Amino acid sequence: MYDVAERSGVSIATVSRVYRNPDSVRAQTRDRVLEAARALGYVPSGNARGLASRTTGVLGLCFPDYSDPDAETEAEADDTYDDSAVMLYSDQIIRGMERAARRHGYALLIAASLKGGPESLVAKVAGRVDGFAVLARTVPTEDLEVISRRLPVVMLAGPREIDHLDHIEVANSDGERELTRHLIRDHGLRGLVFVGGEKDSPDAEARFRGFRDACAEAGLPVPDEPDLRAVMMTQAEGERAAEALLDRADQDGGRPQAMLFANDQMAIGALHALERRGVRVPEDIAVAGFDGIPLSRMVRPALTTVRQPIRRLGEEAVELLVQRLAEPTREPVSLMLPVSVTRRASCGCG
Amino acid sequence: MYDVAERSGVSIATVSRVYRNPDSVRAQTRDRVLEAARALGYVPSGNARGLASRTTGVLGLCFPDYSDPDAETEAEADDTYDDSAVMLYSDQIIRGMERAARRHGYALLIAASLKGGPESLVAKVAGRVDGFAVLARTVPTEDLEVISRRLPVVMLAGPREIDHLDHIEVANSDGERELTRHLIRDHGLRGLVFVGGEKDSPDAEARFRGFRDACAEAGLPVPDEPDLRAVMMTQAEGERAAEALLDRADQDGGRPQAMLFANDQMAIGALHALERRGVRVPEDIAVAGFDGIPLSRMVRPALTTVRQPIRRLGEEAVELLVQRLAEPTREPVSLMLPVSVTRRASCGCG
DNA sequence: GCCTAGGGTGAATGCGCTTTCATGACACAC
DNA sequence: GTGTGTCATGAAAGCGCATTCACCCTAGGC
Repeated sequence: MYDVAERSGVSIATVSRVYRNPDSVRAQTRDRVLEAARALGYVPSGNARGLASRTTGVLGLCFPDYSDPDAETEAEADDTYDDSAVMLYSDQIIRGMERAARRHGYALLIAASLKGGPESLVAKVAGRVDGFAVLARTVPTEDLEVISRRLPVVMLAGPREIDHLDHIEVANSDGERELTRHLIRDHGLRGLVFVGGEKDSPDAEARFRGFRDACAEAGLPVPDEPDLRAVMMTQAEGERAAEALLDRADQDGGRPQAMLFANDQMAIGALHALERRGVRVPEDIAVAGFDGIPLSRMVRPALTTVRQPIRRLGEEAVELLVQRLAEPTREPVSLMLPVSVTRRASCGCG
Repeated sequence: MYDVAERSGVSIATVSRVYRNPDSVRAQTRDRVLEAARALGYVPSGNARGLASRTTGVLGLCFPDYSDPDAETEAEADDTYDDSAVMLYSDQIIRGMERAARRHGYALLIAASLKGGPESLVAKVAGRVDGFAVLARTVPTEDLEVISRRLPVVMLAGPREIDHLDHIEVANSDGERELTRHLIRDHGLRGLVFVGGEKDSPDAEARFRGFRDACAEAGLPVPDEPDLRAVMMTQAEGERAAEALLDRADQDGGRPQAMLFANDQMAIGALHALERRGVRVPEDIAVAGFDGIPLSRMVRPALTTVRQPIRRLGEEAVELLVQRLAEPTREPVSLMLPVSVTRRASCGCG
């Protein structure tokens, strides 16, 4: 910048103005500066700019690191590669945030939490953005506590761990209840089983609660626990779960009339397993998922599911950040995004 | 930081060392500093750090802004929403880069080029990262010329516009040639038609060249132009293209034996159109795409395609950046990533 | 003729950190 | 006792920019 100033015979203040506020500089001067900048290959330092102006024009996103980055190459080579739900999930959030951020003139800095570093990730992101979003269970609550004192943080999908933070969640419980109601009421199904996730997955648990509520409403037996729990909730686990439930049914004598899964990945796996076993969907058994991932529409039969506005989650996160940036003192906001039951062939609709 | 230093009775230099090089500080001092930092809610400024150390720990990605961010909400609500190829494409690159960047301890800054701003995007990204990747046709060549004098830039997918830059492309032409050969040689198909993209899409053009080469090899008529050109190469365009080709065939009398599309999205659209028209795939006609997107495996019949290592593109980009950061003076590298023909049901295999 | 207003520009300060370089405090060997 | 390292720390000089304030110049009003 000093070089540019010298070459064009102005002061650095003027060079700065050319970039920050072009109209305040005479056109002739401006052109001279711009030309010098080009000749010198001048690239304004975002760091210096950020330091001086105390704002970066960047928003951040921290998401969990479920997948092992080193397993990458292997998976890539495999045609039956199973895109995990988490992966699709963060992709969509990234896209949502990126879009919304762009609309507001922000760039997006993304980083998956590396479990290794002490606070490496958060520190790196937090120090470099005007505000950021955190996926549930990504950053230790105590760190968030500290950071949120300095800049806006919004928590995504999951319980609100810190009261004074903005927070967005999805109506998991409502959605699953609605879906279950549909199966019971509109299709007259009775023997319902639910495949959930681990206990510490807030989403999966909320969905199970919705399932239970609907069962209770309908006067059906109310389970204390999901019939099965999956760990990563992958397609492969869904296949195994479906087979396990079928095996169990063969022993018990009574095959369930509907299998509900805590996410679409598992439900799609189940579809495969059922096809192999010669069990027809939806004639012999209904299947439903949760999430509304693109694949759910492509499989045959198309999967009945609950569409979750994941991308909107990302977009709303940005909106909240932008709003808080504009008005730092306003009350913390907690949004719950609505979901919608998508009825397709796998439950007997469409 | 000054506050932390004061509160813990040390100098700012020591506070800095606690974060940069913890071992060089006595454990007792370190603990005092860390405690003070926690009490004060201290978050190191990435900007200041970057300014002083002349390195950010962030890599960047600029990708094109094909989709209109404001059309978002509408599209989201539509169950038949057509994920465009471009969208999936950039998602995968982002993921690839993110993974690789993480492995090397970098975060990732992403920004789609906003056509509006003068150089807003690039300037924003370029000034904030240690190096970055650019998708073809995203940033004006002249800007790249300037920026690349200051920091490492790698060009992705597309012709190498600037000689001294690192560059990665995908063997589009080889892949399509291989695929076409397969159809001609292994399935004995003859009447082949090709649906391409616009002339200024380097990928689509390269694929068409591969198609032509294979036709020439086999002694078949060699077309000068694709039989049809799509603009955005979406699924909807694929449907229309298939119908147009069918209509044309009805007039000519001779239906083609195989339809090749410049990407999977169009091929999948074609599958739908053919099904509607009662044309059986692959019995009546073979269909093939290009890209190897996840959907290509899910559709029925499963789509024969050329798998493109998009994610690897992102990963390799990061590798190249990291290498150049380590050794700035080394010769520019130009990689061509291999692709592989994936034979599935839509050509008569599997 | 002088005075004023305002647009265009420069000098100087500080943003919060990293990084020499210098200093002090010891421990050890001579 | 003096010399020679070593380790822990402090002082101070930037890093590249935004921004305030003061200044100059010109045009306009009287």
